[in-house]
Amino acid sequence: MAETRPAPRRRRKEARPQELTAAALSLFVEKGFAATRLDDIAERAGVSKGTLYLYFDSKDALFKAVIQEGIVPALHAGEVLLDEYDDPLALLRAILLGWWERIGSTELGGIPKLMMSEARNFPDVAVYYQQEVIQRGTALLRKAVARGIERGVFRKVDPEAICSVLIAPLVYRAMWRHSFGPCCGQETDVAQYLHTYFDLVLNGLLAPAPGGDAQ
Amino acid sequence: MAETRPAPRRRRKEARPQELTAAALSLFVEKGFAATRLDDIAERAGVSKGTLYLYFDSKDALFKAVIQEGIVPALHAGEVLLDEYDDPLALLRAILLGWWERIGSTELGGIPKLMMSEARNFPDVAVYYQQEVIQRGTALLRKAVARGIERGVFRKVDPEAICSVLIAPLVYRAMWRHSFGPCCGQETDVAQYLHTYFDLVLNGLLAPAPGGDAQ
DNA sequence: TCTAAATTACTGACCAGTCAGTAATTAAAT
DNA sequence: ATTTAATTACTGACTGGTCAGTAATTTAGA
Repeated sequence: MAETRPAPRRRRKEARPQELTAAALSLFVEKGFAATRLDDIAERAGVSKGTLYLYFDSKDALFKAVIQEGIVPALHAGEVLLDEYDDPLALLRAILLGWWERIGSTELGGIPKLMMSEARNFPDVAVYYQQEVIQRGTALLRKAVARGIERGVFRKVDPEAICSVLIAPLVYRAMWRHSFGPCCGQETDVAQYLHTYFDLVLNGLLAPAPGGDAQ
Repeated sequence: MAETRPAPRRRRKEARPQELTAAALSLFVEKGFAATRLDDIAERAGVSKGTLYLYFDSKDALFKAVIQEGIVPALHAGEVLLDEYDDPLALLRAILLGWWERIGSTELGGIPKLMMSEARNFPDVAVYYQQEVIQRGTALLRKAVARGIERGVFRKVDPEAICSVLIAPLVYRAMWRHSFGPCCGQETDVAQYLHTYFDLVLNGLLAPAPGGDAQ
């Protein structure tokens, strides 16, 4: 009988917090906050439950850490695009596609699902998230849209409302991946979905003609 | 000291199941399945916890009942629209607006949020929901889109993918109402949102010109 | 060594589910 | 009608298991 190795029991003060929040994120997204046990998080991270309490005061504190360190860093990447692109159409495309590639298609894509599920159980985190993530992301999108309208490239639409409408299909798809996706077989092809999405919204947004009104 | 009335203790065998699932739905949507106590559901419905077990075998069974009786009836309403409308544009509008008015804007609008949150904890319910609600709803939308493409009213787009893209902004908004909505102050005006939404997607979907290509 | 990191064993609150009993309703008997 | 018996809807105290959080102990590294 080969006995199971007792435990390596490494000490790695620096890397731990990341490993713990990563493990917590994936389990919170999968099962929800209340249904996730700290023992499971610890096991996935390769430590014992007690170790969790060396780095986080409580399960709630762990939740907050997951949300905070998850998304905020990814926003910088979007904001620099405003200066990188001049053409409003290319800019908008880059922002939306960037969101998908950096967040939606990664593990981070579970955060919107998690945050939506738990917003009313953690009102303070929800407010934080709404201000630091949603409003900031919306502001970014709004600038891109406004620039397009100013230059006559986009039709005149309500900039505030359009932002939600634009991001919704991407968030929706990301949430799907973390809910029905694993249960209900075949997801449609991502590339096809993105293509159809951009085709619809950009076509719906573009002013009818480049110069004045003729084709 | 006027003593508190002990309890009316009404007996209403017929109405109970509805009252219980209604109470359960609103609490499940608010707190999530795991974080909702049966005592709270019972209290909101004006009965004791024991009564719950006269009508449902378990907390899980109650969840399933909430989902099943919640949405399925509302689908019929959509399916009859296929025959009521001939014009594809009006049909599509009626379907999407109908979804908002019958589901999205009502208490039922919490079900997508609930189902997304709990899909991976209830794979069998998720499969049921996916087949009986999502696929059925998608099929309905697809027919409307296909009719529009056939008649040259809509541009040629992938019918499968477009359905998700079309419904996403409505579902997203409904989920918002039940998550961030109560926490984070001002929601933008619904009418304005719907107007902008229809403006974008219908404009994005319409073929460039009625007859051939000229404006 | 000796300190810090991690584990293990433990506690107590909480909650799904149970069940003996009570109140309301109906039916039967006078 | 009015009491009595039988039935049915409902209650709430109780139990057993679970799990967040803690305290005692062990192990790794300087």
